[in-house]
Amino acid sequence: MAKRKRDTIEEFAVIKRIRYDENTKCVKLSNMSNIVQSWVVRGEVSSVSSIRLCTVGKVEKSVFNFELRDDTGVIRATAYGTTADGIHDKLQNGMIMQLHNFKIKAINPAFNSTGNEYEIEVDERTFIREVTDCPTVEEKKSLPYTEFHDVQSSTDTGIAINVVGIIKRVGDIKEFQSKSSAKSLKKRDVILMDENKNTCVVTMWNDDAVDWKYVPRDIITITGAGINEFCGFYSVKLYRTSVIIKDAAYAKSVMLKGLLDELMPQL
DNA sequence: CCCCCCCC
Repeated sequence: MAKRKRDTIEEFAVIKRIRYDENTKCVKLSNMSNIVQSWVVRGEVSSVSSIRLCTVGKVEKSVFNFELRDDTGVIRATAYGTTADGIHDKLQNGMIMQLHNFKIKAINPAFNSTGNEYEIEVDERTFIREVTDCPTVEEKKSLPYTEFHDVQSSTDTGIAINVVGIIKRVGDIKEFQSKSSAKSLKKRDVILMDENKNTCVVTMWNDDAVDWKYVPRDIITITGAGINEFCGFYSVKLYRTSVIIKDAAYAKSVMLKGLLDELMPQL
């Protein structure tokens, strides 16, 4: 089949070069939040958030985030409204998706932990389709991970991070009253271990705590997590937008899986 | 266009 120009697949790293590229179809370099691309990207779905409601003006609409990875990196995408409702249940980790006609905008590091400078906005004009006959991702650039010893010495708790580790221990649910809102809160602490046997506490709240389904020796990657500080002790916490991925396709998760018996012998 | 807060 003859390859049309518009079917050229752009690597995610290319998106970074938009602001320097005189020949792209980008029209507004000064307003990165509203560039309509005629480009096409393709990537493997690596993280899908749950769907949630947001209020824009007086209208309530669905929104969720997902991430795609290709050989060159990772990009986060956000889908809204009926588009979000239409595609959310179809997206599964491992699927290769191709996107046409998306917008890009500069990321906010408080919400975006992919390491990319830009992210994708999916709107009603965006085409998304699964591609089945294509090469698998050869990871040259992964997610940026925050090492557990760096969690302990964090200086900026307002940045979204990614962590990966082996579950060492799963705590029980603890329930108490919120002082500020008189709400009943539930939390669950889980201890993760890395390849150096450093550990880190990860705190799950409410539904994430109640619906917890992972067990010791599972390898989980958490995208878009936060850092919590209490009396000089730092831990990882989950946000509503954070995603837990068991046995992620990323190299570090695969590496930990290979070291599992050595790091945490089966009883 | 949306999320980041909940406790010791």
